[in-house]
Amino acid sequence: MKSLKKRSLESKGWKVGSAREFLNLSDEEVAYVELKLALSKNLQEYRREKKLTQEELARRLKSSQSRIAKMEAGDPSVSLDLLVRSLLALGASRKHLAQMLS
Amino acid sequence: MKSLKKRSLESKGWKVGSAREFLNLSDEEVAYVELKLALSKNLQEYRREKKLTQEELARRLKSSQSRIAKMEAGDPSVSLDLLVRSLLALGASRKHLAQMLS
DNA sequence: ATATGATATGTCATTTTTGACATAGAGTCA
DNA sequence: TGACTCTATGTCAAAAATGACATATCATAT
Repeated sequence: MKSLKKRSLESKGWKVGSAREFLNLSDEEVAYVELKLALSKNLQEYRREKKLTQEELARRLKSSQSRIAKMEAGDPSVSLDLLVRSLLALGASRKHLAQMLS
Repeated sequence: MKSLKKRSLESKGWKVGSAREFLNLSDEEVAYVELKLALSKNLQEYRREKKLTQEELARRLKSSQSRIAKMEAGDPSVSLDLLVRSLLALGASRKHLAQMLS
């Protein structure tokens, strides 16, 4: 694992395999976190494209503005589930999601 | 929404927008569920390709055999997070995940 | 300057997801 | 037959994610 990337993730509050379990699963953990961050980024772009405020999107999802903000900020407390459901609520298709990944 | 598809999802124990909220958000909900089911399917194939038992995969993930079984069965109690982490643990790349979606 | 609208951040009780466990089915082999 | 391996299914306490709320920050317009 690249120390640099790890450092940058930790700075956002993520726990990236802390010191002792520094091998094996770490790569997958990092891939997972990066995947979520990629979706976060796309979520914000998507929402702005649609000219929606966080509050409006929250209402559609029956969620809350603060949760949307945390999602877009890449907060570790938000699940992939919510990210994906948000993107779908914004009209993203599975094809779109696929493009965000690759 | 196609009644047929809805019926088939409900039969697996999924709650697909029950009767009154039969419009609007339903499509996204269905897309979300189908997405999970697609990953479930791929998970089982992937695991078998790798010649791993559910228990072995569970150990890698620090999860349990029963959870893996539920994932592969498309049980509504499992999150996208766990599905994706499982696929990553099996060596799937983001590109692979993308292909599963599109 | 200050009011207004959007976004960020922290906290917390409630809900959902989790791993663990028990146990049941289903297949194979001696 | 029974022993063995793998998978399915149900339950539940513990852990994680959630929406709601308060409040802070940051523009930008008046």
